[in-house]
Amino acid sequence: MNIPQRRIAHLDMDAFYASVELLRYPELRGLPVVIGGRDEHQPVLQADGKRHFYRLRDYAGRGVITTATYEARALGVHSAMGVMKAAQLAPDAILLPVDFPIYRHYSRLFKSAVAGIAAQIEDSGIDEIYIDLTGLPEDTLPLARRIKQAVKDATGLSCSIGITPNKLLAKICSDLEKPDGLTILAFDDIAERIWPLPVRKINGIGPKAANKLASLDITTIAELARAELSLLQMHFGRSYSAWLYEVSRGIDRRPVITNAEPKSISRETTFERDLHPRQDRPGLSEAFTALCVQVAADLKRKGYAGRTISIKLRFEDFRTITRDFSLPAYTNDPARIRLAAGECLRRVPLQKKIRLLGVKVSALCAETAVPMAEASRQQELPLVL
DNA sequence: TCTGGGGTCCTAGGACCC
DNA sequence: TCTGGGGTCCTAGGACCC
Repeated sequence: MNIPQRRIAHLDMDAFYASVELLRYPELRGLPVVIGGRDEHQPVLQADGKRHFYRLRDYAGRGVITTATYEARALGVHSAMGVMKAAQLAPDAILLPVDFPIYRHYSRLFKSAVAGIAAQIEDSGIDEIYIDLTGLPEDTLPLARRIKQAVKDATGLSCSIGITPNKLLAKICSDLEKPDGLTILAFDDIAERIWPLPVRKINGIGPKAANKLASLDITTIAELARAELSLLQMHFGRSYSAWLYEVSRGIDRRPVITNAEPKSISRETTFERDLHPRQDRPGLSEAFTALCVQVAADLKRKGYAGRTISIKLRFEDFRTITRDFSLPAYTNDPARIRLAAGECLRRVPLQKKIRLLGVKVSALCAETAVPMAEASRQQELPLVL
C-alpha cells in the first residue's frame, strides 16, 4: 500500500526569552544579553529617565543561563551554562531575570497566529511547535513564508522553520539556518544535508549516548547510518539501538499529537545555600510545605488531581534521589499532598546537606472525571520534618 | 562561587494476581 | 517437588528535552 508522504513543520522561535526582552528594552539590541539567574537584577529606572541594567559581573550566586542573544553566544555563552562561568566569559554582558508570565503571553500569541493558518499543532514547549501541513493545499514554500509572517505580525519576533516528511527531520532542519531560517528538505536530501551533521543534532541523542558513540568512532549521522545494528545492540540495548538505526536513516513515524494531557505537575527549588537537615530544619520544613501548597494550587488551577506523590532531593554533592507514594484516591489537596510527601521524606536517610527539594504529583486525572479523596479536615498543615 | 526548573519516556526488579 | 507463565502496579533511577 502506498502511504502518502507527510509534510511536517517544526517551528522554533529564535532566542525566544531574549528576543521578548528586547521588545521591551529595544536599547539593548545589538548587545550581548543573557537571561537567567535569580529574581533580583531587575533593570532600575534612573533619575535621568534611562534604565540601569545589571551586568554579568554583578552577579554572585547560583543559577544558569536560560537564553543568550546571538551576540552573547558569540562570546561563548550558551543556555544551561552556570551564570558565574558565563560571567568569566562575558563580564560586560547585560543580565536580565527570567519573566515566565511574559514569555507565556508571547507563546500564546505566536501559537494562535499559526493556528489561524494550520490547525494541526503539537505543543513542544513554550517556544516551539510541530505542525502537520499534509492536508493543506498550498505549496510548501509560500505556506512557510506565510506562517513566518503571521508569527512576525503577531509578536514582532522571528522564528525558524524546517519542513520535511517527519518530526525528526523537521526538528533538525529548523536549526540549520537559524535565526529567521526556512529549510525545506525531502528524503532524497538526507545524504547531503543530514548525514554530515554530528549525532548530537538528533533529538534524543544526548551527551551520554554521544560519548558512547564517540568511543565507537561514530560522531556523524553518516557514521551512525553505516554502523551495523549488531554493534549498536552490543552497546545500547534493543529498543534504543533499533531507534538509532532508524533515525540515522531519517525514519520517524511519530504522529503530530494535537491533544496531549499532562502526565505530572511538579515544583522544585534550589536553595541559595545548602541546608543542613537538622540545623536548618525550620527552613526546610517551610520550603517543603510551600512546594506542596504550590503544586496543589497548580493542580487546581489546571483542573487535575493525582494519585502518586513524589519528592526529590539533591544533596550538596549533587547526588539526587526520589521517593514516591501512591495514594488510594486522587487528590489535589495541599494537606494530603504534604502528608504523603512527608511519608516519602521519612524514607530518606538525611546525612548530607540538601541543595534542592522538589514535590511532584503524577498519575493525573481531570478533576471532574474522577472520584476525589475527601478534602483533609486538618486546619494546620502538618510539619513533619 | 560549577551545575535551574518544568517536563517526558524508558528500564528494571519485586509484589501480586490469575 | 520443581520451577509455570503472563499481566499489571509500584517504586527508584536515569537520559533527555526546552
